[in-house]
Amino acid sequence: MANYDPASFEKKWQDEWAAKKVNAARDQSDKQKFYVLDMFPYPSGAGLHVGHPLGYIASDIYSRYKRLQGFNVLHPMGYDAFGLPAEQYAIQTGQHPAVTTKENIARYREQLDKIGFSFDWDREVQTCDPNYYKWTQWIFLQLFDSWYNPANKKAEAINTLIAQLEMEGYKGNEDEALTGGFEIEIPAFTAAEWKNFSAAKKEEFLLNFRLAYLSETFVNWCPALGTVLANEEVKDGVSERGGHPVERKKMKQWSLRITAYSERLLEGLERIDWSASIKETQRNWIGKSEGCSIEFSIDGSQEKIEVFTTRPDTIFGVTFLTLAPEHPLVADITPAEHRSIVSEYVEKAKNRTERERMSDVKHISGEFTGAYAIHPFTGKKVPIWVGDYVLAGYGTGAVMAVPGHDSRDHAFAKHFGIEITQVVEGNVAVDIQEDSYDAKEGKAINSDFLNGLEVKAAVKAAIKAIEEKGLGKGKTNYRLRDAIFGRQRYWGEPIPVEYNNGLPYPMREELPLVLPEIDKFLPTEDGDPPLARAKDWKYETTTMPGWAGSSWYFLRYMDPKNNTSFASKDALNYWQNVDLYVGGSEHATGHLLYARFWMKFLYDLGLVPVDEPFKKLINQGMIQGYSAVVNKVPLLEKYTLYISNELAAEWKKKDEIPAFLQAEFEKHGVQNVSVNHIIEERIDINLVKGDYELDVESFKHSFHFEKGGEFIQEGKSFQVAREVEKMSKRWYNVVNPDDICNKYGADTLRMYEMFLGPIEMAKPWNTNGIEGVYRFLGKLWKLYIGENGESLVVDDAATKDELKTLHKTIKKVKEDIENFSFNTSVSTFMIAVNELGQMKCHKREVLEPLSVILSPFAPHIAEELWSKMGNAFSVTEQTFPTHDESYLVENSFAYPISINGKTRTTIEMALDMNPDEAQALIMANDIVQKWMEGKPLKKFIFVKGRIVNVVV
RNA sequence: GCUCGGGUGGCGGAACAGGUAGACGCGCGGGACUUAAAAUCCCGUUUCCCUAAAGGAAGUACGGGUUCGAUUCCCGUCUCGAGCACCA
Repeated sequence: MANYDPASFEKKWQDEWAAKKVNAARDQSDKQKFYVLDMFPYPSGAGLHVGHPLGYIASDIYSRYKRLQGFNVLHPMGYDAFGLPAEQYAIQTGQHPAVTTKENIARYREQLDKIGFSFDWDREVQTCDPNYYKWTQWIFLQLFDSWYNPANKKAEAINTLIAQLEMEGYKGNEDEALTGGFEIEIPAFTAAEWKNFSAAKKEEFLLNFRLAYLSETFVNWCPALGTVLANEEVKDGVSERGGHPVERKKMKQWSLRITAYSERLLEGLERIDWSASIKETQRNWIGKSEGCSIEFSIDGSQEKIEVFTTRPDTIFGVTFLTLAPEHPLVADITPAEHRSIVSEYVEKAKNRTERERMSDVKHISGEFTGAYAIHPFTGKKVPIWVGDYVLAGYGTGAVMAVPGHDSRDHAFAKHFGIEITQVVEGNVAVDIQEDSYDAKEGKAINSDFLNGLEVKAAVKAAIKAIEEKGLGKGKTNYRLRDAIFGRQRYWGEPIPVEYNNGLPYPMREELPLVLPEIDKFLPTEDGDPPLARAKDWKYETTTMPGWAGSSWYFLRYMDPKNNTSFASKDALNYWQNVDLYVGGSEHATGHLLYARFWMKFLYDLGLVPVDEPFKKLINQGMIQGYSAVVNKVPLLEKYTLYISNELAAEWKKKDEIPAFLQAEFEKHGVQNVSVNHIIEERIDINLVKGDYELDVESFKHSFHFEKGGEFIQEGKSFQVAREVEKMSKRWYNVVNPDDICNKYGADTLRMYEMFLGPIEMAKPWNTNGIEGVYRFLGKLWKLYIGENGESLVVDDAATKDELKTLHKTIKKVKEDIENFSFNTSVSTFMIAVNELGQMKCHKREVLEPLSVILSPFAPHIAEELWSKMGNAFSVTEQTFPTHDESYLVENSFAYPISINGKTRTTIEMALDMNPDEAQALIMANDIVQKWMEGKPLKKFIFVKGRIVNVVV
């Protein structure tokens, strides 16, 4: 066992750490706390691939570093265990999702253990565990029992709303003290009337305010998956998972009133250290726009049309109004002679699926209603149109069209020949008839009292005038919609609610409401969700969505076994929130938004001490697969021809069969083939040698190979193409971390994943450099251990150079960890080992601290060497050394000397030399003299410790 | 279309704060050890010119600018990626 052999000790130390609980966080501690969290995984049947641990390794390094710095570190792991895949599998096989989930978790655990993570497994949580989801249900009931009080800008018990209603009644939509400006279609009533309402009627009213509420809403219904989907689970009109079509359907649904928190979710972003891009994504998703509402009266009608606009300054540019086809007033205002054509259009537009409407943006359609509105300032008649470019669900479903300054209105006006007027003038002259001028810069023109005002001032002046005339008022709109909180599925948290006359009430029994056993994991014959199959089930039959359990799990880790509350006050006050959260950016508008929402809600109720769950967020980039692709031409009733990539690529590029290939085709009697006959087949990446060479023999024995197939290649080897794409079983490009651990050991895997590049960058998995990391660990080993396994470490005093190497390494590694620049710290270790190897350094004074600073990255080898030096367990419990600047001070520096900005030579000079002395020395130099070519010195630039520039 | 990031050798990527561009690793070339191979070690490796060596020129997507000096700052163009997208 002389050479580095990770297999001989990695398991030993993993067991030792687990047995001695070196990773356990302390509940009580005088130490400062530090909470490092990974986004917990959904345990899929495929197991972990090398992409998953990327973030875990980074957070593990940070956790171990913080422990060495003397912090009490909480670094837990668990499983987001409810979810669709286990259930789909259950439907196909009859296997209970709890069983597959358990198996998958066991597999994940085994894989995670192999990599040597310092998780505190005593705190593991699984969202499908009744002891856990009891509290998910409990939080849901708190949401049900609360409303958002706009006056106090926070959630409160619903009783405070009831108290207000008993005192003052409800003033209808205008009652912003209660509604906060949200539209609720319930007429006003007095306090006395409220008191006389039946219990059911009161309950029905309160549902409009509860933060968890039941309502009839349009949902994204996915027939193929048999469930509704959240907005962020729908991309381009199809489901994100599986790509099934999604329809708009009206259903009774549980929702959470996240919209009440729009403003606070936006504001909170200012106080957290997340990447700019995630913050931007959340801001877009919340979609705040400030503007105002304006009422237009209709010529010859009592009805009024309310529009929302962010550009009230362009009010004088309004030349028509457009209503969404779904707008309730369309039918009322359309005069008889236009009715048939308008209603025909409306029907057609309504029946277009969401998908068509979204993907077919270029096609302009609309219809004139025949009705006119009155311009509130000019009194002119403006035509009212219907158009499907206006969305029913945003604002009021009606727009005041300003074709001069809104490109969509412009396109519509141009298409139908409606008048276009310019009311804002920018710096550049534009032909407003050709293109709209959308920029929010310039001065108002043709706009009566607004003339001459800059856009910003004009907006303010317009809102003021509109409010004074009683036409409308300043208003803020958000794009964010309430979150639908129910799935027509089995494998999720039951919603602890029972019904009385169709109205929901919290269940009376004690939580948890345990998921019942059912005979089949399918909807009933009546189309009810699977839970309706359960015996004597009197509760809600939908279950909670996947994100329920993940919206608060980070709190449970603080006190995972508590039976009397979701976490104790002491634990919550000590741990507060997550200091460092590491995970993928794909959760930007889902989990990361919902978790913030729940945290703010719990904060409002005084249940947690802070209102943001994750102080700092690092997004690890995806590790992509490096798929191997063979080109083949299947010949009907004949064999398949495999074509080496250099030929196929040329063929595809020129759309012309390369001469060599043509000759081969003739040999095989192949005629009439075109580029379109080439099929690109993904094959197992293990069948490729190096980057591009197909291992033909192995390939012939694999299931990919079609019998009788022949290979055509021009060069020595048969080439495949490579494609960078998602790592996935279906592309045969998955690399399993176990295989890497078995071959090179966990430490090599850990360091190699970090060495690949900056943590947040996406990159394809490529093992090309892994040998280098393995060799580095081998060289490190040799500093400590001799050929016969004996320790080489000696107690002699280290030399100045050795100490310099050590201390600059400590300094750089510390800086790099704190900047999450793990790739450069791996380089730094390599440089240190190279230098110490050159110096043949075996000094304890150097090697002991080196093993400590390496231990966050490569804990197994660090522990092994630590122990081989005769030290007591454990390296993980040491203190991260501080570097001593005095070892790093230089007293001279090889100054690069530039002449006119080009480096010509270097001259070694003392660092304390002053510019005048330096100048004298430099000007005397032969090379400098040569380059000056006798020209006079114009300027002499001397930057201490950096550079000298001689200008002639 | 809008917003935000990127573009550096054959490859992954370094370069703190405007100061020696290409650290570290891979790959490749050469050498040592070995009967041989593996492993290990040493030397070289941006491109071009010249070359025994020395030396020189160009060079961080492209074109301009600021500066004694620009991968870094500013303006314009191209391009790749991500997010948003009839959101009024």
